[in-house]
Amino acid sequence: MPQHTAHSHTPVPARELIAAHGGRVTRTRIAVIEVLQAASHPLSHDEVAAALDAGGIAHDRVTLYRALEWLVEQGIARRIASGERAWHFEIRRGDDHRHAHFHCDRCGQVLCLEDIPATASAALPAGFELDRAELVLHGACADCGRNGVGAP
Amino acid sequence: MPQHTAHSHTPVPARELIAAHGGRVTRTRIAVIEVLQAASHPLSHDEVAAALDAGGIAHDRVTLYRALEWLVEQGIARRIASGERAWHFEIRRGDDHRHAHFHCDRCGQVLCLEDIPATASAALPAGFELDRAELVLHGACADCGRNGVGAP
DNA sequence: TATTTGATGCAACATTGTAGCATTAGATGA
DNA sequence: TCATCTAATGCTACAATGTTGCATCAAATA
Repeated sequence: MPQHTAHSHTPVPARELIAAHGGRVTRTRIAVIEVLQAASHPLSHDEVAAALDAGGIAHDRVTLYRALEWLVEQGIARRIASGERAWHFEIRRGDDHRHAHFHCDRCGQVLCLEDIPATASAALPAGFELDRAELVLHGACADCGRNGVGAP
Repeated sequence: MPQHTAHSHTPVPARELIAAHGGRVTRTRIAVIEVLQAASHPLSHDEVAAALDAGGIAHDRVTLYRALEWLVEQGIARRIASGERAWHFEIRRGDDHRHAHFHCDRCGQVLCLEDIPATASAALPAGFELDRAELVLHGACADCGRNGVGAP
């Protein structure tokens, strides 16, 4: 299995995830979680919105931002700075660990690189406190590649 | 010397750098390069603008964006996604290599971690082309630290 | 010094995300 | 089931960061 596809194990039901964190189980939250769980890669706000539209789930732009923010606060999802301006969001799974991401500079997609850990190879200077490391590789994805869309 | 301070060797004169890349030697470009060369850490557009103001150098917001963009295109500067919304810019030096950066989640500053290379620890899946790796560590800088400003 | 064209400066616009606040609807207990 | 409480929602506005178009200016060159 290619390392950038979705995990195959059964996801935790959205309603349970939400309730376990003491949040109200609402239409938008359920749908957002399900969209992220079904996604094979981290999605931008816009991509989530499109998925909700496709699923016929009405939603407000601001509410969606707030739902995503809440998921991140609760540790249910994680926010990734792709290098473009918009955040991308991925659901955290049981066997989760911090991994690198790949940003395709041609099509803009963000993919997970489960096999590549996001860690620093050396210690920080004295006085610094490390919270987390974010590693983003840039280039062209397999779909865009040399022969692909938008190649120069 | 702490690893996040500016390099001490004499910088290439701005006019030469610009001319060497076939660009026109203009007030804004010279000033921007000098500001970046003098900076001890990557600066945001806003920080560059403030430095120009402080130096009494008139400048337009858009022109500054374009000057920075040109420097990056020419390989004179490098653009860093700090994890916040605004880009940060650092000048490339002779002995330059891709290093990690540190983003202080309290004060928002971006610092260079010259000793920590930005590289992937494993190969990409087949078909992927790597252009560059960006490694950003997040946490609290020495100034903010446990005892510092805004500590919880 | 005149000419050419890259760079600038301005206005308008685009994208992405936030704040305030009245209203709605989950959760809870009677 | 119904009433109640308040977390979420859904508006409208606004903020931050960047981009586009285009007329004008000035750096390089002859």
